[in-house]
Amino acid sequence: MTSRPGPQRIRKLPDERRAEILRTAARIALEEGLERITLRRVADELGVRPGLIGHYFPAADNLVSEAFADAATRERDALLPADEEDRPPTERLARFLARLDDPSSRDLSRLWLNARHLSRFREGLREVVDGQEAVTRGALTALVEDGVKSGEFTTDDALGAALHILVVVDGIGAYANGYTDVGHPAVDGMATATAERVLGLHPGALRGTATATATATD
Amino acid sequence: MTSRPGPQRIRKLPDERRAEILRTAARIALEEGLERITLRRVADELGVRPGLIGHYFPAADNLVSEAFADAATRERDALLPADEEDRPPTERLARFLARLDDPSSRDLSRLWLNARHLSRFREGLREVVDGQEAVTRGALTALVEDGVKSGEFTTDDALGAALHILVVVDGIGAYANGYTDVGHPAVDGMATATAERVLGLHPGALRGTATATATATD
DNA sequence: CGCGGTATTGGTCGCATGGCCAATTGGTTA
DNA sequence: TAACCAATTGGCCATGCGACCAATACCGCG
Repeated sequence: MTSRPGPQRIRKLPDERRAEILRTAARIALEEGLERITLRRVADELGVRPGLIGHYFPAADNLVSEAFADAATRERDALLPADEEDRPPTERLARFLARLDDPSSRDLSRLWLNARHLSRFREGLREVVDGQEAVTRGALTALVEDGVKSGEFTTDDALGAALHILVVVDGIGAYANGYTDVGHPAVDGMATATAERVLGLHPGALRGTATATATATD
Repeated sequence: MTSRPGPQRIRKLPDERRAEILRTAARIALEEGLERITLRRVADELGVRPGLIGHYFPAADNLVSEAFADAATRERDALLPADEEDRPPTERLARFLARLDDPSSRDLSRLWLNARHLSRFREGLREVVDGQEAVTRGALTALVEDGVKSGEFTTDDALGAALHILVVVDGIGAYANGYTDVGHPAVDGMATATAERVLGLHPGALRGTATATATATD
């Protein structure tokens, strides 16, 4: 029981501590919402005093903004992994849409809904949200362009096609806090169907590929 | 100056006072957000004491929920006026989409974004949001069915078509708090283009009609 | 090993919120 | 005109928030 009292305070390198705080805040944002990121809450999770969080983030708003950026970046990387970049665009896009359809991505939809609303009141967050939107848009546009180059996709407006897909994805995500699914089959596969249409693919081209390849590679 | 002191307190009929409170809260919600609805804030606007608001709404959450319902209902009635019900469905739908495109409907998009996010934390609000969604969905579905009956629209799934349009509308609305428009022409007319497509109309069918008829009738 | 810098603590302050309650007063009714 | 009762007031409380700051103690460096 009385092994060694040990230090009452655990002193960490600033960079390490800051990253730790950010990671914790990002997790809270994803699981419970950006409003739940408070100095006291983050401090409790890390077993430190609230003042310490304030020391690393003198303006609490910045903690919220950076936490969102962190969470959004990680989640996007999971949706469009860099280690898939040698795969055919059709497969990458199919996986992207399949992962979005997965119930586990509900948290991500909630987070975006959260951030987009909260950015109404917090200027700093609004800039971050806009930036993250731009990155996602750019990544999807690049994916579309790859597909056009390889002849898999057909469109003369890669950005327009990407925007179209994203509007549908965000539109479906708007219901992420609702009770259940809308229940109508039209909504379930709408993002995939939209992608197939605006990219000149035959219906189902992004559906079979997704599941089949995913199962095969795992 | 010393006309008549008059009563210090203005005593109103409960129904009247309650409606007045609700109307004020709804306006605040639309202009500044649901979070700005506080007992003190509403009381200030009406020139009464905060306790009075608490008297009519013992649980402040209910004030927020009912204010949203009020605002959403009024706005929907403005988008799909009852006094247009004798007009051809194509025209009604064209006007609906045109009004949504109008910058003044940005507040409405913001409100829905607001409510959908906030409903994550407030059970009561979530039910109201779901209900309002159902009403809108029903109204648009009925409009689509009218068009199918009259032969103007072509679809074998009126609800599916309505849902499709609403997903796009909500998707575009997700950016209502962003800095400016996305700037890409694809996004601007996306809702109208989607409606034309899922209802078997020729491109532009909902565009020309909207402006032309609107100008002609005014 | 001891020293110094700074990461960390512990506490306080001001502000805003919702909820609650006894006292008051306005308008209606007898 | 007088009495009644409910609409309205005024004030208080507990809670949770961010910001701030002097004191402390950990840990790396000399």
